[in-house]
Amino acid sequence: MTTRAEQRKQTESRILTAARELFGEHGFDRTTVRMVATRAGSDPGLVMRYFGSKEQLFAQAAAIPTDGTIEGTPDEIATHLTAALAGKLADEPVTALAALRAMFTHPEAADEVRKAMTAQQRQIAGQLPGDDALVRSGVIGALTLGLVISRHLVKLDGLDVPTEQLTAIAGPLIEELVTGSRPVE
Amino acid sequence: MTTRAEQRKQTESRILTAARELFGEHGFDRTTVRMVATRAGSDPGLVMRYFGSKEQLFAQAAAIPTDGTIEGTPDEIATHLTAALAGKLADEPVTALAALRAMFTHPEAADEVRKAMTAQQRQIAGQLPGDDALVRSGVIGALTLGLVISRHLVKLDGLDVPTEQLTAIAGPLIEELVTGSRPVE
DNA sequence: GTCTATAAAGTGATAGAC
DNA sequence: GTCTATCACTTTATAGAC
Repeated sequence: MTTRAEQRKQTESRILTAARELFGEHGFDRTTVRMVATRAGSDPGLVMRYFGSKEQLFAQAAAIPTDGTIEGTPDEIATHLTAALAGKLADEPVTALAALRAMFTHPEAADEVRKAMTAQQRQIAGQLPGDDALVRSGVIGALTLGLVISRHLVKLDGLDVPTEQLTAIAGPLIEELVTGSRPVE
Repeated sequence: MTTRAEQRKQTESRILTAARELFGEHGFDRTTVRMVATRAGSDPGLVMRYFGSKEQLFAQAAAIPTDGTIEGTPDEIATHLTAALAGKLADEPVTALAALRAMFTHPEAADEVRKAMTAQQRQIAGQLPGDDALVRSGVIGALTLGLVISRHLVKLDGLDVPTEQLTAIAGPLIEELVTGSRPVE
């Protein structure tokens, strides 16, 4: 048996899932409340009633999942970062894609992404050697962002290969950025 | 003295410039014909009359400037690519920003970007050694894209440093990707 | 040639019927 | 508690006055 509270929670959850998918597919502006309601098997009025506004629905749908703090020796950090990259490349990070796609037109989404990236960037830079640790850490973030966008959003055909092949190429780059070493000539 | 044809050309040019700036700042959906007309010191009706539709205006405003063909030894290619990156990082590429910002929500803009990136990626991969030349070439594109987006669009604070400092870090990475060499352990 | 007025369509949000 | 009907607004695009 389903109580009314349970019923409501299920509907709310279906709406949130539908919102995540649609915001990720079409961005903020092109996703309408009507579309979300239809995919969730509900109606626009209920979506508004539950979430208050389209903005608030987006805020709940597009929260950026943080990677957690990363600690250890530079080598351990490099390994950890490469593993995190592998995870982002393997399966489409539905909820993060919503924020990524929206960030370029939705100022609040941009702040969200910037905040998340900056936090991790600083946290990592603090454990790296060299004067330009913050810059190198930023380049790691840019490389990660570029790979995720190119693979999942732009769908660049050259990157449509097994995850292992990508990490085999990107891993050494990250390691190099972490340690600050130069490659052999 | 200004003939009518000249007058028209000037107005058309002002509209195009305004469109480039606004599409770059706010993306496709959030840029209205009204905004473009206002910034160009004209009116919406004239914009429509000259360009036919908002779509066609965008198509003309957001054309991707191609880098031209790159040839030579791997070393020369790396140098060329690093120089091209430096150019994109130095001053905001206004017209490309329009396409970049719009690509995530505007399917046609996405095609435009994918087409431009794929073409260059293939052209370069053909001159690189190794089985995975196409993938490495794609990673170069992803790295470039990530850096441009992080610096100009996300405005990640760690990347707000002189261009030379960025190319000093990214240059070796590109070189490594071009040659397919591994860094020293 | 240039600009004003308006049409047609779609949006987020709301009020109220069931 | 759920959904239908509608409001108020903004958008692109057009028709016609100057």
